[in-house]
Amino acid sequence: MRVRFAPSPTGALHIGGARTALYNWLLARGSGGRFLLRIEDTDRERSTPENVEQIFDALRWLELDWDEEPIFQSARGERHAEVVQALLDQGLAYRSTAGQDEIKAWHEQHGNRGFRGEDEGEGAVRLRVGDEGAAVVRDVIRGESTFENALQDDLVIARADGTPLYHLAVVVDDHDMGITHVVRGADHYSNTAKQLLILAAMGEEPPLYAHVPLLHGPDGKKLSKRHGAASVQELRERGYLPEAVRNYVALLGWGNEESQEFFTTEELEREFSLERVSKSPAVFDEQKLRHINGRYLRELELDDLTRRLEDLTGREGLRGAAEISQEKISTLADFWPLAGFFFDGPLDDKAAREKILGTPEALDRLTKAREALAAVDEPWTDEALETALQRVLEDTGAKPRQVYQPIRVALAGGTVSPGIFETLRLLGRDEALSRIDAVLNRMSTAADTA
RNA sequence: GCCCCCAUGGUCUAGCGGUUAUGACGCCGCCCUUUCAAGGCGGAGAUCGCGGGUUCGAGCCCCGCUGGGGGUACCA
Repeated sequence: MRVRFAPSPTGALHIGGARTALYNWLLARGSGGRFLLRIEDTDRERSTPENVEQIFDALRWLELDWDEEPIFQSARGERHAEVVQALLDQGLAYRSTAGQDEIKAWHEQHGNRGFRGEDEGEGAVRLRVGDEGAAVVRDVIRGESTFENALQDDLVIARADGTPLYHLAVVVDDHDMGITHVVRGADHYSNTAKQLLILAAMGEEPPLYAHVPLLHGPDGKKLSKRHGAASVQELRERGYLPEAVRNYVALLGWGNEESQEFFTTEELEREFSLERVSKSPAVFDEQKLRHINGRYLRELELDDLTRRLEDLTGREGLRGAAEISQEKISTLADFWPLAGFFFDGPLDDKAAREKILGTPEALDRLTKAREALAAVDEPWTDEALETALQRVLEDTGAKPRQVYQPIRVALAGGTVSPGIFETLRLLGRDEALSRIDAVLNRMSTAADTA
């Protein structure tokens, strides 16, 4: 089995594209076949080295490795020209200057019958489509459908300047690469009939097709940039893990009988089958991705998590904070808002200060807590801290949150943080006490002036 | 306009002629609890898009309709 992923070089790897890439990759791995990559660049404008590199990069991030060097169409102009010339020579194609206006005029006269042009010896190259017969698309996912030739316009396969159009190019490239299974987005479904026509003219047999349904946004429309994270690059920036993205994306439009939701790559390779891919479009649900991501994130080894957090934030020395934040975050991006105060100082959350520290009672408890903490002899451990604060609770008769929240706001600046004992410990005695003192000062002068 | 496809709770999904219609996300409640999460338990939420058939029996089969999507370029 030989499969390929052939994105157009737009720079961003769309989530839908990532899914078809994954399906192709799983197919190849599961069958011991080959996964090939090809950039479909019949549109020269978009095919910049930067765009191409970005796609490769996204694929690498997902750990979808491919065989061989990718083939660039632009380097293969002769091959396409050769096929076009052969078709011309055999009278299966002709040159015509007819454009959209002529086609429109034709349909006004001939109704639905496909456009049939004259050989003018110049202009774009059109394939002759007979009025007899039909192209039957056989699709592993969606079954069989028939497209009447009579309704099909003679299709353009090369521009007047001789450069190939997409339909010609894919067909030739797939054939030359020996592709056996073409797995791609359903937006190519209707066009498959055209490609079948080209293949037939070339006298070649079609590969097996599988068109995977498109991904939609919450509004039911095709998923695009305006739906938020629509590309794997964006997902990466938002702190999602590649393995979680893979798991989620595999599940979008595919499920097994057990309704299993977490898969290792090995399980996916073994169990994935095109036959079970859903026929209907799925809606990308970032909340579910978050959930899956959280599960993967919590299972990460601490060193691994730390490395990934450091890569994303560009900071170092995150291990301690990572350790106490791991169970509270769902994405890597959740880390900094939760634990950034360790490194950048307390947040300036006025509302939190007023709500938690706005009363004399709260300041009093914080003062007592400060004293208890100052009395903690080394070692400054979670246990020692808990014991000390436990005593404050007993002495004041206050509820835990009435004592812990003021401390939290003093240390973090806001109302959320990792566990309070862990936070105190990680900050260290001096830093913790000085942050508490700073808040105490600030609040009392505020009270004096008020 | 024409061609093709699709249709199970808000979302993803199981189902393959006989089920109290599966599981998950999300939502709500309770438990746990030092905040927020995580975790545990429970709950609400689907006349299986609608209407006709076929059948003793239809989410599953057939027809029509509606809705949605895709295609219809000298775009990919």
